[in-house]
Amino acid sequence: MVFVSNLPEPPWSSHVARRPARAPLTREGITAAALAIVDAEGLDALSMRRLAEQLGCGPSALYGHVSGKDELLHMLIDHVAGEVEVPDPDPERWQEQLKDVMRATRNVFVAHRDLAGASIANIPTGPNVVRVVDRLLALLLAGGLSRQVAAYAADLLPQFVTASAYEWSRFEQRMEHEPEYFERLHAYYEALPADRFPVVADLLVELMAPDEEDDARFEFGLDVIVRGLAALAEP
Amino acid sequence: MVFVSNLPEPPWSSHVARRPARAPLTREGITAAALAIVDAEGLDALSMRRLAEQLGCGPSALYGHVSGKDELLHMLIDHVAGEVEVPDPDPERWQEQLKDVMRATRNVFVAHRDLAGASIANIPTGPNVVRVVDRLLALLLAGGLSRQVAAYAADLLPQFVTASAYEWSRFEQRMEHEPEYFERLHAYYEALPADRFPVVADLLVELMAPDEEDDARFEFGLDVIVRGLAALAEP
DNA sequence: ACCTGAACACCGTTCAAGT
DNA sequence: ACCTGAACACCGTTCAAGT
Repeated sequence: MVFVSNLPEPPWSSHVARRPARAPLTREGITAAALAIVDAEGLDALSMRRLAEQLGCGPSALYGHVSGKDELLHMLIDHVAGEVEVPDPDPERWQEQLKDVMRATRNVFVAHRDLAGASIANIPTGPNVVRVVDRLLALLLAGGLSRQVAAYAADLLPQFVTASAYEWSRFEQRMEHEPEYFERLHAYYEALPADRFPVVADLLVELMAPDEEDDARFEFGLDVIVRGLAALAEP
Repeated sequence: MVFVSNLPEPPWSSHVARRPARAPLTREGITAAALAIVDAEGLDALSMRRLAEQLGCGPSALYGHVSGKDELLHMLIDHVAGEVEVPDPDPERWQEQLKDVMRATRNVFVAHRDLAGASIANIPTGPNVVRVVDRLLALLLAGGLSRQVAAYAADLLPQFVTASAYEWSRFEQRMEHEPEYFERLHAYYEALPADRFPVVADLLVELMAPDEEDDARFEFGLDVIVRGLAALAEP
């Protein structure tokens, strides 16, 4: 099959009727290519023009399948939301289940670099995202939370994962292309005048505690929020 | 004084030595002009070129005073952090004090449109921001939190305010230039198939509960986080 | 129906040159 | 020392025209 392209043009082939050998654009193909760019280079590298280049078409061709960059980002978020699994609620251990869902969501986000940035301050509307919210609400109700508390928590929890995943990935990205960033930051805080910022100076070690692979700050926030929700669940 | 500019050129004045009548650029002036743009039109409207236009200079002139757009945004964040007041800690009522600081920070952010977006995923370094962190840490220690818990909380709390303020301002901005946005969102959620998303369908009213001026979702998250922290404060 | 080409109105940043 | 002019390498989006 590969050799065919090296043959001379058959005399009956019309030059006029030739179309590009590339497969026609689809929303799925566009989503996959966009995600590949984000995975390889991060959210900032994703532009309509770069995406078109990757797909071998002109930038304007994309607008036949996607209304604009906003919609493209929504499609990416919904696509990766499909990777998040939410278990059937078990009222006995809803807190651990809740934490596991949050961890799973965080891991899906950080697996796609700083994609979480596209999810900040965007109200979820895609089917996969709504599916996750639905299962999350079921879990919260199983935990004994009131209807309104569960509804508010379904905003707070995704806000927390999204912000945490975004911060983590941004820090990772910074360290990638400037490995001495953490050291510079540490040196800056160490050089702060202790008379003007006494508590910062006193807690320097604790403030600079490095996040390990499991993200201690994320686990802390998760613990605080779940404890707070549990306090509201008690009758 | 004003009439002087209407006089003919004095014969001894050199055309060569004339400089533009505009005041020379300063970091303070640049910060003020940038903030004015954000206040008037939002963070997306702030560009180095637009800012230069506002100041009556070429874009490249800015780079003599500011290393780039990143630093400019840091300067804006630190500038508004100066508007946040943090009281001296009173161990008896540290939880209410903490909430008040968070509310004050939120209000400062939303007073400057979606400026909070510039604070997301950026580690604080400016003097005013560090000052707020210092006072915040003092408050948390006064509440009986351990050193490491206080340090983690000093990350979690600003993350929460920033994300909340950003979401609020973005929603407000969307409603501003598309007043039917909330209705469209409501209609979308109402049209979701109840068999696929049973809990979302069941909690539709609670999920769509509108945020009033005081931002009920923010108050909820604040309550959850402070309860969680208080649970960790107990010995 | 789907795509191309070209254009419009923007970006952040650099750098030689001017005063 | 401070700023201008011009350029470089990009953006998102539109729209007439082509096949």
